[in-house]
Amino acid sequence: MPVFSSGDCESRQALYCRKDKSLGVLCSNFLRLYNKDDIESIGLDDAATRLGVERRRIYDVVNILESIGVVARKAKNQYSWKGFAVIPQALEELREGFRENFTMSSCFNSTMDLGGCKSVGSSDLKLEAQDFLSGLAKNDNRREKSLALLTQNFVKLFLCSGVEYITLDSAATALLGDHSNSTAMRTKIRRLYDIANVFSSMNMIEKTHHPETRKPAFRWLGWRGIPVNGFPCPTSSEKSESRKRMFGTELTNHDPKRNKVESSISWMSNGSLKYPLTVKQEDSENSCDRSEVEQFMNHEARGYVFGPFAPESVTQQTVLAQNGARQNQDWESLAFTHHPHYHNQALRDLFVHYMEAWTSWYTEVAENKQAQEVS
DNA sequence: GTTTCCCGCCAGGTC
DNA sequence: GACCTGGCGGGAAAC
Repeated sequence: MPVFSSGDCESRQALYCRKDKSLGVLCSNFLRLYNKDDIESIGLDDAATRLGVERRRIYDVVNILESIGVVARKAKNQYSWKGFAVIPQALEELREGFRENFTMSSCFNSTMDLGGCKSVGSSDLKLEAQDFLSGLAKNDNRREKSLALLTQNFVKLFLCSGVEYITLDSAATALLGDHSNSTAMRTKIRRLYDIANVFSSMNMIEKTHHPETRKPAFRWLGWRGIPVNGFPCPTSSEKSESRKRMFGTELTNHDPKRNKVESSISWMSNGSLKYPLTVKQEDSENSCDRSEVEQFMNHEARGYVFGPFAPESVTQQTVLAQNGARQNQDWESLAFTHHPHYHNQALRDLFVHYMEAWTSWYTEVAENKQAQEVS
């Protein structure tokens, strides 16, 4: 017998309710069931029985949780519970993995000349970055198409691109590399919905709408710790908006227009692109109550040392402080002149961000070189 | 009409 | 060969 009863659809008892069956609700129930100190081992059959679902569904949840380290496979049919504490480290590893891959891909080596400064955002850079992205997705074997890997790549898109809003079709395009294959696109989007529902149930992303296109999009919230009652702490906007989704419910077809709820997150606009004020920034919008934060401070993904893909707000501040506004402005105009204009939003956002990261990095290196020459 | 995503088939992998 | 794992896409609920 299932250990958890339905939520939203209780009033419509005895009728089939799709929401009760959603992966997000299942994930919430799964986490409630196993997020305990004395849990060491998770049997898939046991989980399926206790949650009242088919084993097949447990695989989906477990694979996604495994990709961010919450559970780890022990043996056939057996997983070990690692807990939420490992999430920040797992996210950091994903970020680092992206950075290493990108560095190793020789992208910068082949296209950037420190002395002569080949044009930022050149077609070379565009092609190399495209290679990297398609490399994420072009492998055809089973492992490469796994839900776990797709989950990690989806997270990387958020962590490493600096893009705040990602639509699932643009994510699918970026991860698939070939948007002309409509069947593959549809399949990829279905899986991304699965992943998004699980992450939504953990409050790691939220469903909203892209401010410009108004298309349904997801916004990265990051991991904000688990308060005492076992539920991720809500943002201040969530606290003030009781209609918003809570842990244990899902975001299925959540529409701000219909619900008259708009994200209260601040924006930093730069031309056509918008970036978060940084997800890890400790502002009133994105942080938990201090008491809650302190309890989980050790698990928070704070204090990142941003690499070449640091959010714009970080890189720009650094450059401005070090070199003054003028040089930065020059780089921006150069980058704008040369940046590739993609129809695909995710790719466009990524490449624009690469250019800005490169601008920041080059400026820093040039300054160091100048300092060395002086000394 | 579009978006969302449950459901279960079935093929590949493991024991 | 039996069972486990999980990719995949049909098709229906939700909007």
